[in-house]
Amino acid sequence: MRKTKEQAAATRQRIMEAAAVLFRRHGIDAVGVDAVMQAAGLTHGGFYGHFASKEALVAEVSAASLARSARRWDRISQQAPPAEALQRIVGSYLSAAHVAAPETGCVLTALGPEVARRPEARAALSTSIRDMVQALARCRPDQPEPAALAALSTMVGAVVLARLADDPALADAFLQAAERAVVEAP
Amino acid sequence: MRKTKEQAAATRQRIMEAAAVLFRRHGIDAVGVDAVMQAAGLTHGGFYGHFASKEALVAEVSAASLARSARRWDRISQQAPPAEALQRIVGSYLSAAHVAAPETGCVLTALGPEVARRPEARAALSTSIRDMVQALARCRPDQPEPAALAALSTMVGAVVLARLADDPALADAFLQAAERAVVEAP
DNA sequence: TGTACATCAGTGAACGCGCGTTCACTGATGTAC
DNA sequence: TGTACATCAGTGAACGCGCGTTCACTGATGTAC
Repeated sequence: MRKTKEQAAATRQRIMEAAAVLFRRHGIDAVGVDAVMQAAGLTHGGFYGHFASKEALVAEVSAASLARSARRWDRISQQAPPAEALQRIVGSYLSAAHVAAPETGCVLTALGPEVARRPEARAALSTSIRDMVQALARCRPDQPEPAALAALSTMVGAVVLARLADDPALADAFLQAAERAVVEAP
Repeated sequence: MRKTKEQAAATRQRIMEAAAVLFRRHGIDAVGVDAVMQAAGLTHGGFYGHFASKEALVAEVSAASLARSARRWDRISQQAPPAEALQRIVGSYLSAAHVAAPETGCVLTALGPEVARRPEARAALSTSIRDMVQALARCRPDQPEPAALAALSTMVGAVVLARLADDPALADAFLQAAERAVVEAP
């Protein structure tokens, strides 16, 4: 049964990817270690060879998923001119596709309140949150900080509300109003 | 053991109030029927005399809690002049006190993504969401609808982010930036 | 008005089940000779 | 280079425990006579 070091690292990565999808789709408490390992093609017993606890997995997976979003925003905000960068970031965040696919979307909207209750995971998110604010701030050369903080708030709230709205028209109205507010902010 | 009809109704109310606090504090999946009943001073067996299932409790409690917020906003928006009403609603929503006390705060920020995954509860929230948007719209006589949708998005997102931020200064920055964005919106 | 009885809110034991975690084991791999 | 052995990634049974739900029961109350 023994695998190469590389294979073991790949297995660990597979566990994290499975967990990232399942947690965002069903919620953290609704997904057991067993379900994660099965989704990764393994049996549950091997889990503790890779992670100290489910809580450690939650923290690492949340942090890794959000860091990925942060990196993407970073890249866009540094390559495109400010106005275009803002439009690209906001446009994909406030899209029907993002609302429909929490399992591959932003951790803040899929698991925000749940992660906020878990000290270990909460602590692991802070750097990426700051990075995302910074990326948005780069898109607004005038008064960057406050505008970026408000923009991220609007974006997160709009996606949460769009997922709560049972009427697609209302969901879309939240997205559109939020996009206008963020892009046309003072 | 038999109680009056009024007493039974009061018991039901007590169960709902206990659940409202526990769900918002710990999350829905983290709180069992047993814990709710114990907090209401009862044994778990009696639960199904009051509710068809835990899911029904979740839906009813979420709806009742949010309806309460909606009613408060409604009252304020109809009694105070627009600008003052907006300031009052937004000021208390985007406060450190609200961030620190999810168990008595807005359901959207404490349980938003969790409720969005539960069809029964999700459906029960929609009227109150519309009512809250309407209350905010009354505070902005110029282009009411889009401004209200964006305002609610910003408010919900800011509280979620303030609860996620491990640094109190960052949490406060989210609240302040959001308040300025909502109150001074075009 | 006083008594016998039906009602039903709440009790507590029990149901099958899945949780997070532990552990003795397995066998393919890397390493030492 | 070929062989013996130690390593350790992954297996699967087991641990105590709490979950949501059911149900026979209790006894104070409301009701019929």
